[in-house]
Amino acid sequence: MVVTMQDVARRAGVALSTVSAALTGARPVSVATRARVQAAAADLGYRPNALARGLASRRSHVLALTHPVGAAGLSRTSAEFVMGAAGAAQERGYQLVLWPFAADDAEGLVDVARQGLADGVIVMEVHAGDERVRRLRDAGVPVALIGRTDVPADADLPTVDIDFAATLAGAVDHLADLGHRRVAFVNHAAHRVAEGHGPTVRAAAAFAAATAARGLAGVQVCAEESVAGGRAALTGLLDGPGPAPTAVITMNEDATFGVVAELAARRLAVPGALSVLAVVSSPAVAGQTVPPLTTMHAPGDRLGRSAVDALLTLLDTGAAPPAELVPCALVDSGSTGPAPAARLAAAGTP
Amino acid sequence: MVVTMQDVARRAGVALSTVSAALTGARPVSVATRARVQAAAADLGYRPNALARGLASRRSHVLALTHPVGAAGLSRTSAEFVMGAAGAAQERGYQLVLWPFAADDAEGLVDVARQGLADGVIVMEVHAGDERVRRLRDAGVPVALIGRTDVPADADLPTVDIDFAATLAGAVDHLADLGHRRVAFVNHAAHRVAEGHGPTVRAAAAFAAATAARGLAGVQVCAEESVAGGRAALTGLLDGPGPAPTAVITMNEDATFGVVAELAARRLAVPGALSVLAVVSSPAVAGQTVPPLTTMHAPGDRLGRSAVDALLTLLDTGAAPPAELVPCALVDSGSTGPAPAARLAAAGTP
DNA sequence: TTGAAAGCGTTACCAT
DNA sequence: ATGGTAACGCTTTCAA
Repeated sequence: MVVTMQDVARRAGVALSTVSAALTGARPVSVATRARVQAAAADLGYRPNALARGLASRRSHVLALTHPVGAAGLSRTSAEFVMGAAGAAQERGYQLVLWPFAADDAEGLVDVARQGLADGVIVMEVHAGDERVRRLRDAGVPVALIGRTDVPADADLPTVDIDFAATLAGAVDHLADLGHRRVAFVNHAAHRVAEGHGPTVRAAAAFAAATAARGLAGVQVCAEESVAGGRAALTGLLDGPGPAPTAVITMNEDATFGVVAELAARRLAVPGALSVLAVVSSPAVAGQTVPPLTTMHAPGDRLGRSAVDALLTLLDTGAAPPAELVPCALVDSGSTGPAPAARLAAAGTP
Repeated sequence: MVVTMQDVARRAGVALSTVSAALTGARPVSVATRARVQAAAADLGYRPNALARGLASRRSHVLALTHPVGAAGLSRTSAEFVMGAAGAAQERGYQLVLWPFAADDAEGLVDVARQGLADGVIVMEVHAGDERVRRLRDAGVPVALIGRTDVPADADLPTVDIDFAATLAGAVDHLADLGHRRVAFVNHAAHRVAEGHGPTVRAAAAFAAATAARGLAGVQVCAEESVAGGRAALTGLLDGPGPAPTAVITMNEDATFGVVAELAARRLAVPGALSVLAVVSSPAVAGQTVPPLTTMHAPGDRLGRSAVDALLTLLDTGAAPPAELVPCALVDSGSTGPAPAARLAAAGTP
């Protein structure tokens, strides 16, 4: 039924082991022999069996990717990451399997990992005390992280992540350069901070640092991950006690749509009355609003690829490459503009 | 290093083959023996090796999913499909590998498929003369389809698809029941029809049939897959020669945002002036607009799961189950409403 | 009911 | 440079 290496060997008139050598280059083979083997393989339409190869070589050439499943489904940004990883794996001669597990199902994850189908695991959306990472590491499973834990021992695992410091600094700089002095930041929900959700925590610190560095008045609010959450957040910012901001940075994608909705409801012009900048987002998503939003595009594809490369480096050399932090890139779609100097003063007066 | 079945056998004091039988139930094993084996396995933390099992049993318990890669990335709807398939596979004791290939790279696809890592392949976004399907079938690879080809021989492959007829009929009924008499349909780009893109072609026919059945004036337009394409399409509908529609059904997700944008630009109320219904979409996406759009939610999760089940049925029984067609479900978010009788007459007068 | 042994299709090592 | 053969860790006959 299937063509095996033995079949190729017979047709080429050589030993089985020679076919293996000729095809993989594992040991020197004469030019003539190699040609005969390749011709025989081509004639027969031979394809090496991945399972047998993996079993014999202890290298399945399969990488796993685990993404916490939730009601929310896969966001566009996460999807870019997954596809980036799948593409990179493909190009490196690997295949990528998807392991959908709940974030707290470290048990199930380790169970599958120990079946040995995958040579290593890429863990997405890593958080502070992530048990998945701890258990996988304890089980001796090669792991690469998207994000970081707060465990010192995890520091030498291969890691890639968004450079939140540079991203928020870039966002603040962009707005400061446009003359904005009061900038707000709509972060993820408050409970995320308590959970040690990396992006939330690091972005918060980065925003504070960036506004301080530029001498701006920066105010942060947490918003539920929903349109309603975003509307509430903006309402608080505009009608609250302090002076209203002239620009708002959003990182919470669902809330971003709420911010836009609230602005539309109030008939506030963007960027005339308020500049809006969506960070850690995707132009494909931010282009859906009216007006389209200026974005700092999350490097999903790039990080997915880097995670694969980092994991393969660990597998090949036994050592993890240095952590790779990539900032989001600014994509100007026109929702940010000069600060409205006049309105600024007016808004400052209750 | 790793615990093998032999280790378990030694500890339980039985033969290797007995361990296999006790664990898999492949043959009757005495209760006492099974208990000893299970205890030994638990003590040692034994996990069967997926590669070895697959090689010996000719069943890898791996399913592949191929999604055409393109510049657009993975849409939310497609992502739901992928996650549904991954979840179902997981629950059935299978793993899902991602095979990102360009739609015209049937060659590469077959190459990977013939490596035997996967027991079968699920092909997404199947189109009329899909070469991927033909080549995989010719190579003897078990295949399940999302969508359909126009090849009679493919008719007995396991198939799941959106029920476009029922979906469009449901959409038209919903609007007709609200009193609308002139309904427009914004379909995918014109070149999709030429390519034999299933959803485009079937939805077009279904819309025509549904409007005819209800005695409505139905007009169809093709729109480029972009915000600009959607704006242009709506402009054509409102400013064109014929009477303007009072409701529009959109299936082209990118264009949908353009339709919404154009409505906003014209300050036309939704659904006061025009009802909008986004079919084959997702509430997660349609909830991002202002106002949120009433949707007919594509059954991505359900179809992903069904595709896995259909493929497993083929693998287990040798025969494909009957094709499964699932309509999109209406999720009313308020963007459809009664037809504006007054404006209707006015709009009819150039 | 259980044990022994022959594969599954490769890689890797040891001779030659 | 090449051939033979023992793993790899399991499933599956075939005997007992």
